[in-house]
Amino acid sequence: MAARVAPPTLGTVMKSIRSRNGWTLKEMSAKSGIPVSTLSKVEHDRLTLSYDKLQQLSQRLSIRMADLFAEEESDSAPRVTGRRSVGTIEQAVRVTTDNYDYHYLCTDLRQKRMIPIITRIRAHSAREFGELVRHQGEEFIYVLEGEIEIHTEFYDPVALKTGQGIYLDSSMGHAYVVAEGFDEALVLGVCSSADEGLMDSLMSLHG
Amino acid sequence: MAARVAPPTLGTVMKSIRSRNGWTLKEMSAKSGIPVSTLSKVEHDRLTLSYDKLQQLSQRLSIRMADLFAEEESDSAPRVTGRRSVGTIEQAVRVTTDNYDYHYLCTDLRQKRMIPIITRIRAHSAREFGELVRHQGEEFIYVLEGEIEIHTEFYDPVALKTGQGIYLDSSMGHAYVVAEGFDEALVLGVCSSADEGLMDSLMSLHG
DNA sequence: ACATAATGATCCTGATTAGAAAATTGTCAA
DNA sequence: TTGACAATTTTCTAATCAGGATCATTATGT
Repeated sequence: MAARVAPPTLGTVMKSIRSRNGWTLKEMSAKSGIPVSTLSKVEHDRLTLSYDKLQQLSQRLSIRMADLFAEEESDSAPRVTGRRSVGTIEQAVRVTTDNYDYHYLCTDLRQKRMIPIITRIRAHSAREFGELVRHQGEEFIYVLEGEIEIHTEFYDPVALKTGQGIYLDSSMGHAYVVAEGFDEALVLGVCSSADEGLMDSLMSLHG
Repeated sequence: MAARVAPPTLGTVMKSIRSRNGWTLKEMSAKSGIPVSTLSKVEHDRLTLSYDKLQQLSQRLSIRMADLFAEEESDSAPRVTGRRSVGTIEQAVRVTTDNYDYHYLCTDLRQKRMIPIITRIRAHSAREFGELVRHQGEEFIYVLEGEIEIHTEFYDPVALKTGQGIYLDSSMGHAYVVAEGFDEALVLGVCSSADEGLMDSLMSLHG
């Protein structure tokens, strides 16, 4: 009956952590202080780890304990299994603010963990932009057209050309403005929505 | 005097859990399926437990993993507030499979809620692609170059031109292939990483 | 051909697990 | 107080496994 997904082993989890970070066994070994041979054996489920090694791993790699045990979230997971939604800018939900033109994609799909938004940027300077924006979660921005400058609370401004992206904690104040020499810029953004009600907060925040 | 926060051992934690519930070793043994003698030794720090036993304990006693490792709770929120990572395809971590060339962006940033990946698609048909891919979480795909066809488990194939996107539950079998008339296609994908164990499944599935 | 990465095969020391036996503790009646 | 007596806990013993080192092998990329 229930779709019992393969019970994730420690090896599976470890391997995914490693490849997600693009580490080789050697690198992971150096970071964690656990020999390559042991890591290899763990990833192949020929070995598991005991308390002290798990703790060591958690600390040295900055991994939460709960992440090493892929315990199923149980609740907090709606677990619908077959949703799909095509999104085009033409049929997007459009929201206009002083600095941005938002085009929310796939709005017919509710309860998404991520919110894809195509945004046209108009502001040309931090001054023109005004107050930095901040909200819950994280966001990834990818430049589709033009060139932009990212202003944040804790870093110097950084420029992004077409084809480049940036990932940041949305709780850090941030502002995207068009770079010099460009009239406008178009970016694709994806916001994590883990904490709910953000579609609304986003809209009201910038609204 | 220094802030000596007693380094709680597994034994300490276990003992406190047991006495808090007023269990005897025998009762705890019955509930957990771990012999009395072992529990005794653990409580006296003459022994620790390994992965499987810890998991067993966590499940049978309904204890959260984080509670067994007395790691400072800080309310499940590591909440770093000012992370930022610029990602370009040149400095991306590259992973090649039969059907895709993955370019993982921003891999220097760990513990992300989302994983941005630029992917070059090579397969030209579902047949050529092989088994549909499925993994935990959700994903959003945006076509940067070329045109693609999305094959899924529960829907008819759908075509996506440059500039269009699709959002889907990754647990539903899916495959992206290059549309007729195109040699290759480039897409930007973002995977929710809430549950993890996905990069690996992606890689091993195609690997 | 060369370097890097991943895996496998040994081998070895020490730690873990579990079952049975010993020691401890507590309770109650004479 | 003392002697059963049972419940609880600790120690003992043996088999298994974790954890590390080293060498050989196979890909993969330069």
